[in-house]
Amino acid sequence: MHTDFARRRAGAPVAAAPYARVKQFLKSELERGRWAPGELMPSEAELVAQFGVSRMTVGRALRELQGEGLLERVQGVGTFAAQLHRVASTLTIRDLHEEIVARGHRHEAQVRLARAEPAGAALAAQLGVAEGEHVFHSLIVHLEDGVPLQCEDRYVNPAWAPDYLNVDFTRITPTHYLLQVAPLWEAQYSIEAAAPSAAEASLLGVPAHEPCLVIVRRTMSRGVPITLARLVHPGRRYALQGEFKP
Amino acid sequence: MHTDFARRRAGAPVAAAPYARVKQFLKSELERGRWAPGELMPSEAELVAQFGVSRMTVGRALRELQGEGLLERVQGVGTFAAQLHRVASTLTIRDLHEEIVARGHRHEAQVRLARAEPAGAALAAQLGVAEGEHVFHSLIVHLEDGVPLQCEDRYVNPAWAPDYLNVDFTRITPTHYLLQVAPLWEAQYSIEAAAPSAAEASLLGVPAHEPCLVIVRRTMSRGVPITLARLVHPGRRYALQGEFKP
DNA sequence: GAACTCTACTTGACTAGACAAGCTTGTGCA
DNA sequence: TGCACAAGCTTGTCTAGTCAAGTAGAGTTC
Repeated sequence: MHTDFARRRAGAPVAAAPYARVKQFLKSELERGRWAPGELMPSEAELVAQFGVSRMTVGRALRELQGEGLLERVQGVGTFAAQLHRVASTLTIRDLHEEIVARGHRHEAQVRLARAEPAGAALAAQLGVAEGEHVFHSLIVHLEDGVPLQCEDRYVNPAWAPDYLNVDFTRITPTHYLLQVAPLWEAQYSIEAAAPSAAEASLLGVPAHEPCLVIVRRTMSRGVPITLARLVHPGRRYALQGEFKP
Repeated sequence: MHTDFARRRAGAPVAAAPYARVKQFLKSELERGRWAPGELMPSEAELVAQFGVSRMTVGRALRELQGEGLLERVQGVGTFAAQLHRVASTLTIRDLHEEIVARGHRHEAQVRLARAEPAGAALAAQLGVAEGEHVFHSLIVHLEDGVPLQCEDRYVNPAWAPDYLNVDFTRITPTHYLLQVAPLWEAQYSIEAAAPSAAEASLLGVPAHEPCLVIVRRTMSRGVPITLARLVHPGRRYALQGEFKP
């Protein structure tokens, strides 16, 4: 009754939950530089007294801030302001189709290759199959409003996606299909700048010396390799963007 | 008394905390595909009954999994397996000096420029200063074991780092110094492949058409722009690597 | 002085119960 | 038929207390 009124009085902003208030307080004080990196911060007991909330509530605020990398906690010792040297952001890898559609553009895929091939030694090792065993290989050029945006060269472990070659990749992207077959549970990626191969340059319709953003991604599910992809984007047409927000 | 024995019997692994057990159970069942993306998962009450723990404990497990993006919760409705289309990884931007030293190599910095300059219109807008006002400009080439690895072209808002030009950048990287002055609280970045400018190519000692990985980063603290940096890396010598781990 | 123990303080984790708030559904009334 | 309302589910959050486990420092013993 009372809280209702206090929280939702007309025009007044909804009061934040107590744990959020504690969290916000610590966040803004950290921002103000009240505690230097590595310095001891208030203990849970002190915050309990200061805010008049229970220890669980303070604990939740601290735990979440720890998860965000803003502070470090040591059992038996205390809570310390974090060294902010390695702040991390989330790099989201989205399905290219979604990305293009989200921009309000038209996505089109040209399937240049979709077949089974015997795997060489290096590829076999990466995909966890025996050398010479057949794996699926697809080569697809993705276009945004008719302009080539990505050349997707992909090898797939047939044990995990036996129907891979029957999928119509002009309608469903391999990424989307593979996520349906096996949830994406682990991936390693490498992002670098490189010149495209002659074939890639031709497929993308760019000069041979055009700098390209190359993403090599190996995806595994339950520890088993699913697919190995090389995604080549013309540097002029594609950029990875994002932001940090601690 | 009892838990001690059960948990730390010689050789036996330490039993996980109850919230961690619930979390692990849900994680592995999600992995097995027990719930398709978007499908309704067990309610808190069901998990409470199944594991014989309190609702707070189950709630913590679910909340953390939600934070990891593995499931979605809707008040009044239930818990759902997440659409895994946009799995995210953490892209850590580390201090280049740390990165090089961690590889066991030698870091060296050549300061090519460090001065105050009047800001043009575009730059002034990005740094939040008036057009024509002086801003600090540094141009540093970073070498790993004597080989140029990064060309760092940086503009700094003098209001936030008045001593910037007095820092010895052969000893402390600008990133490191600026983190000391103002904790990194927000940053926007763009990663793309491009050819270096003629000056950059010469500084890096690479051919003019060498593909380079270019990171443009704008850092802000408390909503105020601190610095704008353009980091150019020869594609052959530098790659961003990372991994996803839901 | 060195080694030990005891105490006080810290974080880590959990429980049982409570109230709030949001959604769905079914019931009964007009 | 259409609508209002209440019941019954869900998640969101909080409290007050408990026990466990790790650390640091003071004091004690040898």
